[in-house]
Amino acid sequence: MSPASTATSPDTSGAAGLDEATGADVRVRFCPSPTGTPHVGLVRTALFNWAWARHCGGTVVFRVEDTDAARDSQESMDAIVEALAWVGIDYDEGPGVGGPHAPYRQSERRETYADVVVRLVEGGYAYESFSTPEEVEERHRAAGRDPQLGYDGFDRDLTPAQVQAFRDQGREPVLRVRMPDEDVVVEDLVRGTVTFPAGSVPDFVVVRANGQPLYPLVNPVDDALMGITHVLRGEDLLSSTPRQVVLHRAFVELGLSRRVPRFGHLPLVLGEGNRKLSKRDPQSDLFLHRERGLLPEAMVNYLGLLGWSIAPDRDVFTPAEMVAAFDVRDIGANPARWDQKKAEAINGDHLRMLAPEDLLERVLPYLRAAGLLDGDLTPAQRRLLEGAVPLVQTRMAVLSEAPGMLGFLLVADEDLVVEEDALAALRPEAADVLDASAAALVDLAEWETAAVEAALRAALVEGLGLKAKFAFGPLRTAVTGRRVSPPLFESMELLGRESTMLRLAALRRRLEG
RNA sequence: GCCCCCAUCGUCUAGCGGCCCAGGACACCGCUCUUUCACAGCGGCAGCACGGGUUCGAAUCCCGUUGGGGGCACCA
Repeated sequence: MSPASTATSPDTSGAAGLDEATGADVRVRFCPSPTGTPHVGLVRTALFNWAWARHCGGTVVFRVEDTDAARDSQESMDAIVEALAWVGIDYDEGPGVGGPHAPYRQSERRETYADVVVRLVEGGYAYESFSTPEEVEERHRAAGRDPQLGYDGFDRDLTPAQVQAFRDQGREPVLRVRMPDEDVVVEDLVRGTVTFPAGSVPDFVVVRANGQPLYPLVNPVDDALMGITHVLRGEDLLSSTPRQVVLHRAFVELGLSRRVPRFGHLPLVLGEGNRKLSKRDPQSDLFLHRERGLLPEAMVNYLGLLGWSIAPDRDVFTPAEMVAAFDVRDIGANPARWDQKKAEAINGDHLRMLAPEDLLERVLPYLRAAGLLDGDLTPAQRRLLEGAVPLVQTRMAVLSEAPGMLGFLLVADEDLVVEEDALAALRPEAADVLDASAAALVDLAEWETAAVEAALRAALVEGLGLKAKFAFGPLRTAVTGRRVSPPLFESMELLGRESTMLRLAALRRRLEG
């Protein structure tokens, strides 16, 4: 029996027993490869790992899988670091922070992999394989098997003479790991027992002919060497688990690690249609959501809802609450679809939970991006926003709505844009309303909300006999340029008498012309 | 083709054999509040994929069917 197939005890499948890590012994990792912009799926995986470790008081390891020089980039790496910081996922070991298992970039760990490879070969867990894909396929055909079957194990037990013969032909072998001849059973934390039948997973390549170690090797090697106890990752990796488990068993037998980590495969996040949320899908782009104005804590909340729930009758929670309640065993197994509406509703709830001063700060970048602010706030601007932000707090779902809601307070009177639909909604009596309002307001003794409202009600509702609904519409349009705005009288108070009068007059002129 | 996973309202989910002729949230539709829009409150619509078992009893367990998804590289 081959060494790789001696480890048949169910316990080495990653199942528990006395050896299961708990509490502060828990070590998780997230290990993105730095290609492209941060994906919400990546962030959710990181989040679940982080929540579990933090819940247990364990350790979070950040490792970079940058073994593919052609696709990896520093910009992407920076973006991932920024993304994690933005959502508040911190880590205890990793690039930039160091740790007992440094380095944490796979590109700097080549010697480690080379050492492990030698031991795998010496231990009989891996062997040199000379077959080309064409030869494998040809053999399947010749034997009347499905040519798509995958590697057939042809080189498993080559004699030294056969090996020499291949070398004499100038062929360079890849290294393959020998899969056991029994079923591989995995006790998945979210899916329960998963059985991969013997023979269904071909011996797989771990080192290229040119000597480069491949992901199927380096990923479990690092997990083993870094003492990872729990591997939470996407379901798309479930079918690669038997290979990793077999490797982990070998590492244990070789004395490289103490145990096989436990695996938990998170349900996929789906996009529109039914497909896995792909990098092409704009909803997969974390930073697009940030631009749209999702709060990081709302992002954490919503992502947490995708496959997990905090309580039967509750779905709004803070990151700290998530950490306190999180348990891997509560993760659901069915795929979840990204629902923008729900994400924004959750965001609205978080927006409302913010202290007004906090919301004000969060809104500033969006006002700047819209060109409404330039550099630091002037005292006047700050006063305006302190008055206005509380008024719009219940009116926003995402921060990018702020410029539209608050813009009228920040632009010069002559720059106010009156939107088409607001203009179109004006009724014939609008001119009279503006005249009567101006008359009522010019000499108003005290310019504050209640007084403004009282004066206008007297002039319009009682004076002109209009319903409030129709009386105040034209004023809103004149003052804010929109049909929808913060409360009118408060807005007027904030704007001040002078601007208000100018804007009423401007719209009046426009109606004549 | 082969292997694996999944299956409760449109969507995310609660449910781990009796508390369920199935609960919450988003969305949608009404109503209340109201100067617009929101917020808030109240009410409504809407689901256990199908077929067999097991059991006194099944959304919950088992098998099958169907449907959906993922994976099958000298990419990660």
